[in-house]
Amino acid sequence: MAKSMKYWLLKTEPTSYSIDDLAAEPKQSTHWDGVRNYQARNTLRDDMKLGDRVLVYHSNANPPGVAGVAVVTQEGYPDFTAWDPDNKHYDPKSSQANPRWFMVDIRLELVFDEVIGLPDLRQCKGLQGMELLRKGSRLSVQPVRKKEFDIILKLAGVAGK
DNA sequence: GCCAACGTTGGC
DNA sequence: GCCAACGTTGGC
Repeated sequence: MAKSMKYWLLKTEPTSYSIDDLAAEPKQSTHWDGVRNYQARNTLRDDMKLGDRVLVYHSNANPPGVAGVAVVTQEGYPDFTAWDPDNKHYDPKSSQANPRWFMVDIRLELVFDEVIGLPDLRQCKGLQGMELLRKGSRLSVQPVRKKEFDIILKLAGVAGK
């Protein structure tokens, strides 16, 4: 598995769900619901595999940046919050027979001592090709290169392992 | 299929 | 709160 392990970045607004909320979950695990973008949906449904590592990114935050690391514990399955009329992300066009939106489960692996802020990421030479840093990039589920993942761990002072 | 209008994201 | 960039919708 290690050979094919992939790396991802998931965005969340900490005012609605932060890495501390994830840390407070039973088993420090959650289902990553609410993604309503087709490209991100495809990644959740098709590409994220058991054991893949995930950077948890705080958007619309002060500062915005990478807050920690999680691991995929359940591969893509229908996002049932889309079926709940009371849910903020309800989508009447998604049905159990024909689910439109998907999610994965993740478990917290590591909370960084400090968020690695956007300016620090931008300054870092090895990260200049990152999807996150592309002008106008808004993807909330996106791939990360191993090289980029390793650099960010190093920035967080948790390199090695 | 085009594209204008509208809604959302997310940094600042 | 502003606004640039992007995605979606719907009329035609």
